[in-house]
Amino acid sequence: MSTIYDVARLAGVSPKTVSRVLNADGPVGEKTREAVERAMRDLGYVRSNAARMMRAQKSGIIGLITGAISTKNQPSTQQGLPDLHIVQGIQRGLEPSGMTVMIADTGGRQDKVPHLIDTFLSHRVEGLIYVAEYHQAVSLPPVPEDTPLVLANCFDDRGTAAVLPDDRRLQADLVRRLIGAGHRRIALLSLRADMAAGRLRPLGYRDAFAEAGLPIDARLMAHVDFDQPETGPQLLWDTIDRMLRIDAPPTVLCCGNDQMALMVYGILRSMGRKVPDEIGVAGFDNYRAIAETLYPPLTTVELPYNAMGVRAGERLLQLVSGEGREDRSPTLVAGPVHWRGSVTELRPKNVVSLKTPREDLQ
Amino acid sequence: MSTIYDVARLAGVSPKTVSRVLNADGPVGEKTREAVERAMRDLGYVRSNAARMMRAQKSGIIGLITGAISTKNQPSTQQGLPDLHIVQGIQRGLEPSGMTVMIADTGGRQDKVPHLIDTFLSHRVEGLIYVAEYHQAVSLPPVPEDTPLVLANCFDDRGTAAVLPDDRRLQADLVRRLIGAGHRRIALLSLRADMAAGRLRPLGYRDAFAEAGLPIDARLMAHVDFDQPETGPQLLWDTIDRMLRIDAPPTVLCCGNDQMALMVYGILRSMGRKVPDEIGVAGFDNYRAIAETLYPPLTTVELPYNAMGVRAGERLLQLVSGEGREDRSPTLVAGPVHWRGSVTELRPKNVVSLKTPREDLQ
DNA sequence: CCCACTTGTGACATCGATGTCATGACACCG
DNA sequence: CGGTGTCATGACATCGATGTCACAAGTGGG
Repeated sequence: MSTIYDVARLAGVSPKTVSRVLNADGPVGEKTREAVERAMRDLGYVRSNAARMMRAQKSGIIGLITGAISTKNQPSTQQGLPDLHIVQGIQRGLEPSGMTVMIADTGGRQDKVPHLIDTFLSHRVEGLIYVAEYHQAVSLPPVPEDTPLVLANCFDDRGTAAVLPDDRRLQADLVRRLIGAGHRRIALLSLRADMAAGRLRPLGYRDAFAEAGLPIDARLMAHVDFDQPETGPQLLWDTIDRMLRIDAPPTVLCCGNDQMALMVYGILRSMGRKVPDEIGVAGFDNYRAIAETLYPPLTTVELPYNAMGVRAGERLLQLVSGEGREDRSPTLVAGPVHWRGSVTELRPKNVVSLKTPREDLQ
Repeated sequence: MSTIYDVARLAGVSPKTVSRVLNADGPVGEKTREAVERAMRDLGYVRSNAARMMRAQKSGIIGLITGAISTKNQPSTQQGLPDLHIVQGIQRGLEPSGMTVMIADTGGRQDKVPHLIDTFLSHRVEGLIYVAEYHQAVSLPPVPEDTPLVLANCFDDRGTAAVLPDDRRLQADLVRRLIGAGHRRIALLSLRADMAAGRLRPLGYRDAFAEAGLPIDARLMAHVDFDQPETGPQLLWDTIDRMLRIDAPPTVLCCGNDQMALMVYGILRSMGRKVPDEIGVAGFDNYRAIAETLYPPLTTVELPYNAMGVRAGERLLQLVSGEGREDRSPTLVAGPVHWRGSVTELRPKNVVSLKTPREDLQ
């Protein structure tokens, strides 16, 4: 591959002049510029980033570590592709800065992370982002102080900058909307309690009920480890079956995510219950491949992975520029409720109660 | 960030000696080595890749261009995540070489590809891989001869090395298995004919029928543009409805992909037809989030994206090392049939006919 | 005891782009 | 016409790691 020296020789000028043409530095004569440009074209010259970085002491590279790409094969609690959307968002958030994003994949093995960080450091990245596949606590090896780090979809106990989904508020928004539609007996089929989402969302559920002044029935709340290949479906069936036998059975099942909702559709069908006429189903994530394809389409709340990515990118840029280094609070992000055919409106949509929830008390 | 010069000064040796410790080049005295290693630890030294590359004239980087990360938002014909699995496979295929994989995303805009290629070239990548989101023809801007390029899930008319799914054979394998299970009236709901998969798979279907010596009924073959948000579901309904009214209606519906199968499940349910007892359904892709979660689980054929990635990585390594540069034929990859509950065995599984298809003729 | 050899180490040049400083050719002002 | 700028260009040093060569000290064989 050719260098500025080759270009310079062909154009009959000095390397420095070529550099000036490349960077629009100092002044260059019209004819000289043309000669240089022609030489560059003829040689197919492409500037070497290595040499450039070395001089400039700036790489213009942001390192992104994720398991997004590898982990999609094992059945996992979130078989969606949240981290992928986060990565996409990060790219969008970083785009205006002109930084190149280098993505490294853990290959699903957490123990590769230190090595990946080292690789990135050896490329002198100007910042690092770590993306987790679901909302969780993590513990990364230490990173040099002068290389800013942002955690996306995860947090640690060292106060590292983090961008997180506002699970609590999202669940509250969804339940509030269900209450607004006239539902009172709302079942919550949560994810495992050892997951952040499994703990935070029930809180949001309670928030919405408290706000509406409605009582909570603990029999309608359960954690279901639904994606265990053997026991999962059975467990889900039993849980739903139990809830439906209660004297005042639920009119809606709120699922821990859209994939659970897909499974619930199958179970309800086997039970002979019609969705949404006999019972409503709501999801979580707005995993469109499922939510929009199901019949009836799934009411769900959007976990705004994309927006989270954008925020993470922006926050990193801030840190790189030296701002906000002392801000240790996580950035919380929420998304809209998507109201589709899987839940009936027990009362007309535009009732006043939507705006003043207290009205629902009667 | 510190350099070998800093390390050398702290350890009281020359930079060259530090380099020797780093690379296990020439001999280094025991005590000297220890002093250097301690100095490196104390300074948190990380070797600069830029400087190293410059000297070595080798980057150890493979550039990967894909839309995998950005395009997952728009509803697309393949809402699965094929390209992602390909990327994952590529990483696995390249792992043994120790190359660093740099992933760049087109952001869904094809016009960004030339710029991405330039960025990669400026990083002096040793090879490039382009991954398309579905089997298709592409036309990339020219790449310098000394930088090998491999196309994954796509091909061009310049004879660039390519790795492709063997759609024809996969469809044939699936249909052969269905015939083996005793099915004779097999409907094929193909993808759009302007897609490679939409053209190749019907050929495979015909192959299997021809092999078994069975006649083809053109009324059972259709292309369905099922994922148009408005017209798609209706079109699919009408097509199925028409086929079911034929004098000898199909006993299995072969869908263009697993997502279409998901939609077909909903349609058959609405029509009051039970799967698999009254009619079977088969998919394509083995998109596990759907195939394994559906009830009954979906019989489908695996489009081995992961394996394609591995092959693409391996083929690139070959080209990088200078071998096989004249081989212009595409590498075809196929995967297994996954037999699940969505299709009944009309006859016992182990009949001789499976091994000698001709026996089926009666 | 000397020479050939190994071991351990450092001086210096090099990779390609670019920042700093110097130089020559004009132009313009008083 | 001399002095002060501006324009266009080049020589040279620099970034950090490493290849080449040199060199001193020790080692062993004849």
